[in-house]
Amino acid sequence: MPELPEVETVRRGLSELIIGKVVKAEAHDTAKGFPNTLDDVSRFLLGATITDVRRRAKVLMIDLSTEYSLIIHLKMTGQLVFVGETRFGAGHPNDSLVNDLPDKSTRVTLTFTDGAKLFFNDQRKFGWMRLMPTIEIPNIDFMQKVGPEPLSENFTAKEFMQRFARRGRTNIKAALLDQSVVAGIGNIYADESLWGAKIHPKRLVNTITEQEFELLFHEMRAVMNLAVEKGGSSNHTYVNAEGKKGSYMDFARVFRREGLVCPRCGTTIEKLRVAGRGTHICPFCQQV
DNA sequence: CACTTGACCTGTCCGC
DNA sequence: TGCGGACAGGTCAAGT
Repeated sequence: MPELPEVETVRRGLSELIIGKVVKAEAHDTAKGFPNTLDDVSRFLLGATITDVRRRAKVLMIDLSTEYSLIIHLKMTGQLVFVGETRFGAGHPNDSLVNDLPDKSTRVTLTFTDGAKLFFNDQRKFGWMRLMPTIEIPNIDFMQKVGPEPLSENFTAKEFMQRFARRGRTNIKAALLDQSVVAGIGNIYADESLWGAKIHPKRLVNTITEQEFELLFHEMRAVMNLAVEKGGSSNHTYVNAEGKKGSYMDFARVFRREGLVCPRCGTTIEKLRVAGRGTHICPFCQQV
């Protein structure tokens, strides 16, 4: 899915586009994608004004004037695309992305009183959207166990390292992907961060030194900040709230660059499998 | 508990 | 061109 930078990019876009709008209609396909009843929808969604758009880890929250929220996980291929009254013109690079909605991947459509629409699309159907009381969001399992926000100002290298103590006997990549250790890191930014810190993804957590953790902390934050600045990464299906792709992949140093050269030492980048995920390394910079 | 693996889905790409 | 298999940005529920 979208990882933290992609979800944050969507959040920022939606904040500009939908706060203050009033929900007029809702349509969805299956109970799996949107489990709420029609009664919930009519009481807490229809007629509600959007008051805020928030993010925690990779989860988005759209707060409503009814004190309910739409809570959304995009998983691997989810998109939240806003289409206002002014659509992109024919021939515009994004024309095909937004002028053809809804399409077969559309799971939920919200229509606002001014005619604008918000589409929740999800090709693989892993993602979900549901309506719940805003005050209950912190009580759901995921929120209870999710780790700290990696880009928060008071998050320190020391705390970062301490979070890994529990996962000492697994490899560092699996631990980085564990949302209960640190929130928001996914496959792209795990690989990019480990390359930055010159740590092999198969290294066991309990063999990593304090200095290495400190470097990894700074590299991870630098990578995530750059990715947010670039509007995230678009390998396949990710687009922001306006249907546009992110440009971080233009800056990626190892992810999906197998066969190309390491920008630091010129060694050919390799792809392997770690923690069940495709993993990219420089075999010279990142030794086991 | 911590750790690993497969399941959830659809689409695409690659090799035969 | 068709077909099978591997794989794709993420979590979960099961196993050990």
